[in-house]
Amino acid sequence: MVSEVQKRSTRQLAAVHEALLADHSHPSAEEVFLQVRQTLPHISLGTVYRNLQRLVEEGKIRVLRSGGRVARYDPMTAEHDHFICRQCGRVVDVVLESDRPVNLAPLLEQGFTIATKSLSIHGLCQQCNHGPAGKTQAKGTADHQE
Amino acid sequence: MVSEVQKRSTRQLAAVHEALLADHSHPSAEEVFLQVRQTLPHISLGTVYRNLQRLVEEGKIRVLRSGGRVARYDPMTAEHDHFICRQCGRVVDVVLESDRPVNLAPLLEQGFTIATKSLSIHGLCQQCNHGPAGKTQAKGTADHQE
DNA sequence: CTTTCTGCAAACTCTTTGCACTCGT
DNA sequence: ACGAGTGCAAAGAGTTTGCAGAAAG
Repeated sequence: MVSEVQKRSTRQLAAVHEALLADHSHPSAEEVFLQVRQTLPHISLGTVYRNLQRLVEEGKIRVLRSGGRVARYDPMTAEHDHFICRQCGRVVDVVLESDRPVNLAPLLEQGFTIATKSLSIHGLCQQCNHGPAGKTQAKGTADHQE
Repeated sequence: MVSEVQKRSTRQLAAVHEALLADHSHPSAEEVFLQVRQTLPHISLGTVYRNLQRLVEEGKIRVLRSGGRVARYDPMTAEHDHFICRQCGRVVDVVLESDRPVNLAPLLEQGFTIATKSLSIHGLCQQCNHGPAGKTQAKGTADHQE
């Protein structure tokens, strides 16, 4: 039997998790880092990445890559949808009609295993839409993929 | 008035576009590069990236980032869904319910503009599911659906 | 001819990793 | 004390970009 690796709780892990639970703006690793550094000034970006990865593995948070070049982290574990702005990269939680009758049977019959499903809506957010003159940028992380 | 930038047709652009139209396995830039190099041996990866970017801007292909770290390119412009394997990163086109009763009105009322929407199903594909012993990698081996 | 596009390589951005040290358990 | 976790910095992976020369219009 393969020996189980014991997982330890550290201040850093807790801080990363808490920072995410308190921020539903889908922050990037860098943004989480900047936030956590306010309580743990010596934490390193590498540790933030390691802990984000661990939380994802443990199913406590989710990763979003559809937004642009950077990975964004989502504290919600329940299935929900996202609106992703093409211009500023902002990701907004969206509540659409409750579960649609999506027919997953064909996939299952073909031998696929389904873990999660999520609908992504791409377009322009309110800010980027209303101000075509001035280019609105979400947070510091503005990754637009025109 | 801002002077319009004239776009030129080049052999490289055509080759990149054709390679994508002929390959529905959602290849990465590198995979497109390897394919195109068979007809244009001197094409560079940078040029492939530039042309993929241009085709995306022109709405002729789509970019997929949900899969993992690499961007994958999709020749289909019509809306369709994707199954993304958590283990090997393979992306498979999926035909789900033809018409989806998603209520987008609330978003529109809030000032969002919707460009496209797509449902992503995450899980394990047939290969990764059936062979837990040997680790299946989808990478260059594009033995896919259709 | 003029201006865009290409090839090449170097630069960039985001993420991962090796190592010595720290700190949970 | 043992060894997983950390900080730091350097390495990786993927993508972008500056520049001189090639080529489309």
